[in-house]
Amino acid sequence: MAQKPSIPKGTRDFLPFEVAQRTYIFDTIKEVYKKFGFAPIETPSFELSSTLLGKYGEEGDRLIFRILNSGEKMKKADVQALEADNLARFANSLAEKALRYDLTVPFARFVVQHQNELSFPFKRYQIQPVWRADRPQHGRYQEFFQCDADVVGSDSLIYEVDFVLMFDEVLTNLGLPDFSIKINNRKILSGIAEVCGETEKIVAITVAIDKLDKIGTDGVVKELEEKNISAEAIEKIKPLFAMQGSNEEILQQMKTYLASSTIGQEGIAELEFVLDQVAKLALKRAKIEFDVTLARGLNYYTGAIFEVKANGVQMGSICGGGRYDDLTGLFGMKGMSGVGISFGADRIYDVMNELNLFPESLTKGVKLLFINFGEKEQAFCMYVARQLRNEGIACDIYPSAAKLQKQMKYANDIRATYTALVGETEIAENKITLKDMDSGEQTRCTIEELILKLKEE
RNA sequence: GUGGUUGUAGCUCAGUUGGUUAGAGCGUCGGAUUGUGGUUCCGAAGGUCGUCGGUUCGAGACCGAUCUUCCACCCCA
Repeated sequence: MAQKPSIPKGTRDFLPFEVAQRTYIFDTIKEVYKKFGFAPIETPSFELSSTLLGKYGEEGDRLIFRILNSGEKMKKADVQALEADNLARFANSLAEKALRYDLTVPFARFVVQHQNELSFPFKRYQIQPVWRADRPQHGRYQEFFQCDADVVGSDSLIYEVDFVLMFDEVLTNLGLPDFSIKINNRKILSGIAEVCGETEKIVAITVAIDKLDKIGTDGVVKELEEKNISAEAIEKIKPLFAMQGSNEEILQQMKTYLASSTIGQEGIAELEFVLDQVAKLALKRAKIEFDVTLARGLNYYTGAIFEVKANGVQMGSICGGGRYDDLTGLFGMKGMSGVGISFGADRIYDVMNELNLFPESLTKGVKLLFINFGEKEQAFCMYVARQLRNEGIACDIYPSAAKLQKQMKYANDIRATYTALVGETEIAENKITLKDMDSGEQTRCTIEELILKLKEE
């Protein structure tokens, strides 16, 4: 064999059984999305660089895959920028297109571009791959699927409630035994910054306190100090680390804590509404947790922030989401509030694999494999197969009269439920011998009986 | 982008302080067994030791670069 072929880092091939398992996840998500009134759209896998750059912060730009200009466009390279050591500008002149980094920003572009063709509130779902030039790690790939659902054109909180119900329903349907939906509100985080007197440093503060469960109180304090947060402010932040109890109890404590902040109070009111409604409507299996330290999410979240974690497995968040009041504003369309969620299908896949949650039936092969005994028999089998397929029954014929052992082994490998043995005797009787590949039982039956039996299952 | 780690047959891995022809299990293929698979037995094929360069009489082993794997940061699904 020559040089072994390979694929780029952070990418994967999927075998048929894996595709079946992934399809099962996608279908489960789609079913719930449709049920809640979302319609599918698709956008191109690459966008103009200008659409994506600057939308995810500095870190985000670094992780966007760029597509090198080709042909005559190469001449557009801004050599002056290179000489002036302006690498960012030089890079932009080399690559006018880039692979999409998520589905939300392209969706905002889509809404602005098609605003006259849409009715608002517009509810769409979108299941497509995205690409990030990140270092691969456990549950982290360079190419992965996001399954988004968003609503734009309404600031109603009933959508926040719906999204919580959707997280719950999808993951319950997939059979995840234990998972938590964490919820917070950007306005509460703004309130905290305000109460501390460090309004401008909200990002630094939230990024630091988000790491609480990872690096502990001391770690967070250290990071806050490094980010030049005043000692008084840190003293004000500290009580947040100790906050414990039920969602209601934390809510009450936060009400007091944020008493002096209008925006903070607003956040509390929004969150209280969502928690209250969710409690009334009842979740199937999810736990919902108000987590003051939850600050994940892109720079554009302005209201609710969601994150879902599978408990009992070592895996980052499997879903995320939140409200963004001005995403379409970036493309020149003001006053269009949006809220949405995303399922990380690849991580959910890894979790389900680890917990063995995939139904056995997903990896079943054809219903029936005809064993090939020779030319005449093959012709007869093709005739029977034609009738089975007309009835929607998946079947296949072994392509040559190979040794029986080999054919049976093939039937095992492709996980055929049955094999059909058709030799001279069977043809003479216009019947087939049907063998159950699990039990080994054999029965002789007519074609009509065969169709009836296989359709039943 | 920073720091560490990994790479030997299709897969999982041995391979001594640098020394002749690089091994095992599983899988694959053939046979025992030309109308019966998952078991068993016998046999065979399969490797420029990730790649390129260096040190050495001699490199799978040592050094450098690069790619890849996994992990911790950054960030995130």
